[in-house]
Amino acid sequence: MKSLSIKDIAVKANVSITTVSFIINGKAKEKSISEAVIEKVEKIIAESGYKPNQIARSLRTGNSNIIGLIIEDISNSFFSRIARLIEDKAYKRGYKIIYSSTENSVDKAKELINMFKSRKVDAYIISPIKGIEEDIQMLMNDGNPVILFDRNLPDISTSYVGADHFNASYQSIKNFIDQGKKNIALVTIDINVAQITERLEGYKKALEDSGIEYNEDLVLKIHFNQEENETIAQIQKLLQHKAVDAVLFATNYLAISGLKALKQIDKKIGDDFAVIAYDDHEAFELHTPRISAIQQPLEEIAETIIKMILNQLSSKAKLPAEEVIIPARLVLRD
Amino acid sequence: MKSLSIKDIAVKANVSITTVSFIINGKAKEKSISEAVIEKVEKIIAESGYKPNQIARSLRTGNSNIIGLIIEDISNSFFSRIARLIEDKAYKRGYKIIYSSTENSVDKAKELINMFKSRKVDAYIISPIKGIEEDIQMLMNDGNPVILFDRNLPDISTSYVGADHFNASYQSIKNFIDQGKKNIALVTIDINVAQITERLEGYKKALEDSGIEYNEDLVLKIHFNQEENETIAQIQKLLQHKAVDAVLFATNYLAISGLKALKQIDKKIGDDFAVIAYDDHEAFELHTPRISAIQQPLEEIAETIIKMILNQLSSKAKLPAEEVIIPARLVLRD
DNA sequence: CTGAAAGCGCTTACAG
DNA sequence: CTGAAAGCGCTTACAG
Repeated sequence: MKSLSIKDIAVKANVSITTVSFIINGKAKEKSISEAVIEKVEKIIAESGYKPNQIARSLRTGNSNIIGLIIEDISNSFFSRIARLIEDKAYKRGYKIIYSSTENSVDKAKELINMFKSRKVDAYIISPIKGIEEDIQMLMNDGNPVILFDRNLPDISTSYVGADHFNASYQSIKNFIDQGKKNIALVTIDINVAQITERLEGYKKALEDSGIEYNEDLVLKIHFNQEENETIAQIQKLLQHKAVDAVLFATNYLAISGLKALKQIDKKIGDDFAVIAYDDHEAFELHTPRISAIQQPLEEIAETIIKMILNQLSSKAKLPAEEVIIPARLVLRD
Repeated sequence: MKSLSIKDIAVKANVSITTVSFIINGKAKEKSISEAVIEKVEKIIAESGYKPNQIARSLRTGNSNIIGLIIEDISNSFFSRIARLIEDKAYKRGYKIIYSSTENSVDKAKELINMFKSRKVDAYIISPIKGIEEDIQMLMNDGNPVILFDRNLPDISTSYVGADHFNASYQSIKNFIDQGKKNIALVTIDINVAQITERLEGYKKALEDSGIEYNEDLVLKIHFNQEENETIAQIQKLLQHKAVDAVLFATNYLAISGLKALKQIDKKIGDDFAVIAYDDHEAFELHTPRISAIQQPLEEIAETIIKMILNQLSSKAKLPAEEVIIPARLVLRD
């Protein structure tokens, strides 16, 4: 079944499509269409249930009112929660979101960028990976608003919104030290991206500032894509071997593996052994004992991203890149 | 900066845009374009990085290669995991996903359907709510493929994919009974949708088949939108008052509230008190003791949805509605 | 106060 | 073997 076009409405109302278009786009007053005509046309539109074809509109105007969201994995709760907030805020401003997951693949990420490009999305929100700098630069050269989040790419100058990973990590370690911990371990992953390396830097700096020597044996770098069982085994080895009295897990899934590891070797969290997880998780509140965690301010991150996008969208001139670093919050439990 | 159009390529190659179009769309052979021309054009396309404008293509052909996904809330892990799987499978077949969350609002759901309609999405995947039957019926009348999942709408005849909630619930209660439980409670929500009421029906039937009388006092219907604290308090009241020796939680977030409730009143899960949660959650594996759960086969659900969509998309004729009910799995822990 | 016409970037039936 | 032209459904500069 064919849907109605602006022409059908024009014929029914006995006016030109120009007039209908003006009315649909709220330019009736400005174009001084008579009240009578406006009413007649609006009535017909309402009765017929006519909806303008956005595809045609996009082709003509050059914008789609769609924002492309490129993330690592929508099923990761950090991203799905951000996606939800972004969707919500964008929706209120008349924008829709089209998303895709990169699965940490450079090829897929490049493909997605091309795909979004050919779909003429109005703006890009990207949680990037190394290796797509050139593609992003091209996007910006073409005048597209681009906001990176979660992870930054140091080699290009892009607008960026993210949490202050360095400080959050620093504060967590400081907290351990203030509790009198001496052998503080870090369990992290072996990928070389800023949001992860900053957590290591914060760890190192906090130790240094307290006069504790950095001990490489206390830092476990888990291989990014390995089986969870392997991860659990490595964590157990770390915790059994040493007089470790505190651990910072650099991601929430590492913390979850870590908690499983502890359970298996029956090592208890308590006065003589403390744990903090980077990025909160529902399981932490429920765990016995409850697990302390660093919370990224998702709401604020999403709001900042959307604000920057809208700013760039509404200014004809190209805005300079802007970096917003938002403090993360250490939530101590039990 | 303007991006290249098919015309630019045609001019550069010194051929007509018709020829370029045929080559782009793999119809060169069929239209018997000479090898020399094909090579020349392909070279120019590759060098220039030209990507066809999908908007123009959509306007012309009437399809967008976009599938609209309408769900309750992308940040709910059940939906985000399904979304991930659907995205993946759709992507491999050349389709993109555009999603939006309804937040259980009828108005928003209707708005989303209209929005997707005006964007000319090729197909709809919807986790519906009551009150949008008419809108969905119209979609189908217009010849759009529509697949409902998770929840069905009994009043219209639509293709549907979902887990066998009745049986999963039935098996869980049977399992309690086989363990010798006598006072089995059900904590559910008060919304009147099939996927929830079926869980209650399964509960009732299992009791009946075992000759246990149904006791209304053991069924707690939580108000859908209330504060979690209120929920926790109600669960505590249920569990303190009665000789309850087993509980089935009808959703995973109810189970999480329930576990918090138990923790506060220090009621232990063990030989004399058993718990099962509907829909698994990472926290359950980690909990002490580990919590048994019903797992919906997400992979299978996603795969079935995509298969049905592609079937409908590739058949010119309207296919009859098809319902696929997939067994859920009870995972017993500890 | 209103309309005829060009054009956005494609695809495709038709013609040669 | 290849191209001119119509048309998808809009918006908007221009004209009256």
